[in-house]
Amino acid sequence: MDTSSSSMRAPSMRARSNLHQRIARDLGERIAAGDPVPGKFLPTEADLCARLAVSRSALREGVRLLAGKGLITSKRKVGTVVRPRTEWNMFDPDILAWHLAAAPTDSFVTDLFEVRRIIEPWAAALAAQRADAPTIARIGVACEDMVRFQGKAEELLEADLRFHETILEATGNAFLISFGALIESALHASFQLSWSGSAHTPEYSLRRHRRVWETIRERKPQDAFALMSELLRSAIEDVHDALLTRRLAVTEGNGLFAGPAAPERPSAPQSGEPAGPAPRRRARRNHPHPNQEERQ
Amino acid sequence: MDTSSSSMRAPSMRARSNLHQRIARDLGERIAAGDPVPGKFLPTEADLCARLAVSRSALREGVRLLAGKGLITSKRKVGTVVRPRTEWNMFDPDILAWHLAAAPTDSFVTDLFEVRRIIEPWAAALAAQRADAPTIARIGVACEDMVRFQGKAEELLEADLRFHETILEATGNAFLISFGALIESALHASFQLSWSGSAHTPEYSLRRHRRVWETIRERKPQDAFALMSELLRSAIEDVHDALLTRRLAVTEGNGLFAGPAAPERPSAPQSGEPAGPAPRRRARRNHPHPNQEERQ
DNA sequence: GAGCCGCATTTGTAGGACAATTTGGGAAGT
DNA sequence: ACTTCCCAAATTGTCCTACAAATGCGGCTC
Repeated sequence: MDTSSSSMRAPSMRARSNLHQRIARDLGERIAAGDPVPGKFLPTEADLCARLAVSRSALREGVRLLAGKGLITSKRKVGTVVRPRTEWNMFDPDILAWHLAAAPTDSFVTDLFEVRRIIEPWAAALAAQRADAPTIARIGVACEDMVRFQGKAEELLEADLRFHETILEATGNAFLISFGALIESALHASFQLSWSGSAHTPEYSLRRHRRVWETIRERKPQDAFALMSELLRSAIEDVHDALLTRRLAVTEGNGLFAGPAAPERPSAPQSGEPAGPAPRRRARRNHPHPNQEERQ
Repeated sequence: MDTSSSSMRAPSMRARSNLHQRIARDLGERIAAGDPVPGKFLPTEADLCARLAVSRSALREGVRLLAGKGLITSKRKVGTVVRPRTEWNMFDPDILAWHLAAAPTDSFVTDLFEVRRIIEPWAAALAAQRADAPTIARIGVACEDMVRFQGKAEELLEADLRFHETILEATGNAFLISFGALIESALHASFQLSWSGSAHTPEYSLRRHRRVWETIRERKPQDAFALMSELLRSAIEDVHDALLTRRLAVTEGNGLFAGPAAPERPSAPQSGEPAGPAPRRRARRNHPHPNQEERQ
């Protein structure tokens, strides 16, 4: 793993954070990008201390930070190994950010929005049932801020995030609240992807947000569910288009295995289609979870 | 915070783990139980070192472990503060385990199953679309193991968990896979709650599991969705009954504020009820998320 | 009374020493 | 030649000490 290049990047950037936090970010971004691939070992502490030019205390505290997120485990005499990705805490805000720092994979972004589309309609429905007045008001404020900051992308993103996070909060469910990190990651991803793409006009998206808010305010769970589903569907379309564009631009035709692993059947004609995210087209999904456990 | 009693519990139990891991577990269980309530500070490092009789290095590494999970943050001269619960990583396996170690709150268990009921039907549907043959076979093996271990609670629990986790894995979605920890927590909770309760016979539950598997094998997403919903609904009923029993046994009438904060309306009569988790009765939900940020 | 400064406290970093553990190879015995 | 046992080297784990840096607080000055 090449630590020389990025370890001395932007010496004063993020100088506010502690050393062990910077170390954790450095190693975390690397690991998320697959530098020491799961199953492989990090360099020894002595090596890392020398390469990063830090003391062993700071290095070990940074490593502990990553261990707390499930990224790595250390054993005496053996070393520090990167755990399989299935063990990572994919809802951890830092891990999500580190994934985005490296060029986010198609599957990463797709999975992100898939989960959003499962969770958020329900969150909206529950919010419509349970939200108290002040929280509903805050959702409204977020909507207004989105209109207000329509020009400035930075603030618009923040208001958009606040809109969705407040809805999660309104459910009162501690676990749903933890989804905020995932949404933030998704918004950043779609921002850095489809900064241009967006087949839908911003006004269109803003109106959708406002309509979700209105259904919550009016205590109509089913409508909130449906409208949030719609909102996410259009967002996914934008991101999907952006991904297609990027994929065509970067690499051409990864279409091996475009076949019958998962039969297309857009929606098997059975009893009524469950409301919400429809079984979507996804011709890729080539990786059969090879359970990679190789050691170096 | 009283560290003297529990810090020296079971001196040889878990002697396999490292010291900083034991420290993290000790502090983590305490914090999860609300000993230093969010917003309050932990004792100083010097204090903790003295109370736990460990070196500062080991203590700090344990604290870093907790910081990696979002439980606490440290600042120079200020101290180490417990972050608000909304910032905790509620999908972290350790945090979930620590919550269960203390007597799990009603709302904890309820929220747990609420999220399960949102996620898992979709996971089953996606698995029915995407699962490859070996994974489907493993789901079947889990079913058979559940039948085989019907007597022994320990192995039954393990097979049950394996059933649900394999379905998550079959979706191929990295984030859904991270839900395994939550399911494990839920199973342990329902085990330690309704060890007896279960209005439904075990055979009934086993048959439900098997039918979910069959729909996945036969690539029927909608049926998988519906059956998994049913399976969870009955599981929730059991747990809910157990909670009621326990609540009546332990404390009587915490019914202050049983009022109009969230109007009852079991399901506002609108367009067709979305399939899946129905808006449920929940007369409690007393905590209006007071954003407690008090400092000591 | 208000504003500024210094001091004390607390966490952060450095560095060295030794302990514990496990891998792997080498030696010895069969 | 093969197996078994043991020792030694390598690596993380723990302890210790010292100092650095930040920051809240009290006191001092104007």
